Amino acid sequence: MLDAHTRVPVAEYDACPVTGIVRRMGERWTLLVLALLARRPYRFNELHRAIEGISQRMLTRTLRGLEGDGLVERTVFPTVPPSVEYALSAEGADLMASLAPLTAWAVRRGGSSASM
Amino acid sequence: MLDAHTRVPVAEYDACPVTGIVRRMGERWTLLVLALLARRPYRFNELHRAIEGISQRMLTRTLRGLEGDGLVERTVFPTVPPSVEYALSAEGADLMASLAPLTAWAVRRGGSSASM
DNA sequence: CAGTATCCGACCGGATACTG
DNA sequence: CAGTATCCGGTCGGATACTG
Repeated sequence: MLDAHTRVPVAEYDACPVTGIVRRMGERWTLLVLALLARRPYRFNELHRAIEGISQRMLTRTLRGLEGDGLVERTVFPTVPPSVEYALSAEGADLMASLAPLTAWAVRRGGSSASM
Repeated sequence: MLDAHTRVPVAEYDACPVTGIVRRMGERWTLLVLALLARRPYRFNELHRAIEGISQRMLTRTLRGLEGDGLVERTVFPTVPPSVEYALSAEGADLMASLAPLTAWAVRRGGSSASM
């Protein structure tokens, strides 16, 4: 913890797990993807249709990032054509739950929330 | 709120207050600055010294952004040389409080937190 | 002390085209 | 259907120099 006169080393700050998750959530589409997956699993193109304005590239990158963090699980069904399902992991669900006070704070001060 | 088959318009998502605050927090130094100011008010160069690796430019930009959001208050004492104090606003303090569950979640999964 | 001004590289994110 | 590959502009953020 920080005492009143700590000098914070950059490396330590960057390694902080809070910093990591907050910077991930700050990426362009992450929060919206998580908000959708919090309701039910989605297929890739289903997400693509649900999120107006996202490119295939960014949807892929966002999902891969979340998968790498263990927040989203990717399941491939080897059908023809292939079908891939994305769902929140248990950790992802916990994360979304722990976000509730923050969203409440934001809604309280900023008006109604369109997407969560 | 999102029903099971909503198509989310970009403009609405970008206008979402949750999105806004999360993207602000995701900026490079924001969280660390807030964590320091949560303990006590700081002068400009005091913050500069406390945060290893931040440039004057980025410290200024970060503080101006937080000030614009109403999360930090800037007080100028017209001494010679000038002295400027930065402190969390009431809203900023509330925000930090509402972040507690998220930091707890992050620490639980990611190990100890170095800066909060 | 508390900033601005300027320059610059890196990377974030969009557009488009292509594929197993 | 579920992606890659490629290109490209804009912004984020660092370095350095200067100032009331």
